[in-house]
Amino acid sequence: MNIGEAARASGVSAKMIRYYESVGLIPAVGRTEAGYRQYSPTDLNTLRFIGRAREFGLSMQRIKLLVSLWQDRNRASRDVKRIALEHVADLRRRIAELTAMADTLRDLADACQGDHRPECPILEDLEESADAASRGRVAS
Amino acid sequence: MNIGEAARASGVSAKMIRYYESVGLIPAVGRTEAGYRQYSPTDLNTLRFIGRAREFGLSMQRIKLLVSLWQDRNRASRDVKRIALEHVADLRRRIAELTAMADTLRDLADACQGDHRPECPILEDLEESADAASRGRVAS
DNA sequence: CTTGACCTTCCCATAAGGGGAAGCCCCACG
DNA sequence: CGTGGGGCTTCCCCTTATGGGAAGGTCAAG
Repeated sequence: MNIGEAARASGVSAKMIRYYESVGLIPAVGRTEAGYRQYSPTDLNTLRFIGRAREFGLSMQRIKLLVSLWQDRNRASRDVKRIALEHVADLRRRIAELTAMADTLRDLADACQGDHRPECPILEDLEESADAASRGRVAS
Repeated sequence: MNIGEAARASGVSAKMIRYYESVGLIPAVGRTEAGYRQYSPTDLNTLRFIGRAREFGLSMQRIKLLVSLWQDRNRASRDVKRIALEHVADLRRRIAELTAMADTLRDLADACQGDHRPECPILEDLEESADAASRGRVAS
C-alpha cells in the first residue's frame, strides 16, 4: 500500500506520516525498488492509533510512549494510566487558564456600552492594570 | 531609556519588544547615534498595554487592532467590544474542545485498573475507535 | 510513448517567543 | 587613560505540529 492510500485509510495525511517517521514515532517502513514507502495493515493500525491519540491532544512525546506501551503485550496498565492522567492534568490546567481569561474579558465586555462612544472599560483595564501587573512582576 | 530598562519597567522582554517592532505592532522608536533604541514613558505605556493584552491570550492580530483603537481618541467602544467578544468566543471554543478531550480521557482512565496487568481501556479505545474515526473522515 | 497521478526529498511558513554568537558601545574604576 | 564588564545591535537557529509547494523520479492507462 502506497503512502497516499495509507493516508486515506488512516485519516493521517501523507505529510504527517512522513513526519512521524522522521521523528521516530513510527519505524521506517519498507520501500519498493523505486523508493516508494509500503504500508501493511499493521502499519495502518499504528497510524490510526496515532491519529486517534492526536484527537485527544496528546503530545508527540506522550504518544511515542503510548505507542510503545500499546505494542508491548507485557505493559502494565499503570503506566498507560499515568500518561493519560498527566495529560488530563495538563488539559485541566490549560482549561483553567483559558476560563480565567474568558471570564475576565467577558466581565469587561459586559461593562462596555459597545456604542459609538469612545469610553470602554476594556481598554481602561488593559491600560490601568498594566501598571499593577508590571509592578507585580518587578516585585516577584 | 534603553531597551533593557524599558523591558524591566514594562514586564515585556527586550527580545519581544524588538519582535513587536519588527512585526509592526509598535512603531520603530528613535535611536541614539550608536543605534540604541530609546523609549519614552509613552512607549512604556504601549508596551504595558500589549503585555497585559497578551495575558488575556489575545493574538498579535487582535492586539494590533486594539492598540490602534486605544490610541484613537475617536474610537467607538463598539469596535473594542467586538474584538473582545470574538476572543471570548475563541476561548470558549477552545475550552469546549479541551474539556471534551479531558472528560473522555478521564472516563477511560477511570475504567483502567492502573495495576501491573496489561489490560487497559485507554489503549483499547485508541485502537478500536480509530476505525470509526477514520471511516467518519473518509465518509465526510 | 505520452499524460497525469503519484511518489520522493527539500525548503519555507506558521505564533510567540527563547537561546545564543559576533561585534559594537558605554561607563566606571583604577 | 584604558580596560573590563555589562548592555546593545543584528542575525540565525530552535521550539510544535502541520501545511504548502517546487523539482524531479515513477507508474499505469490509453
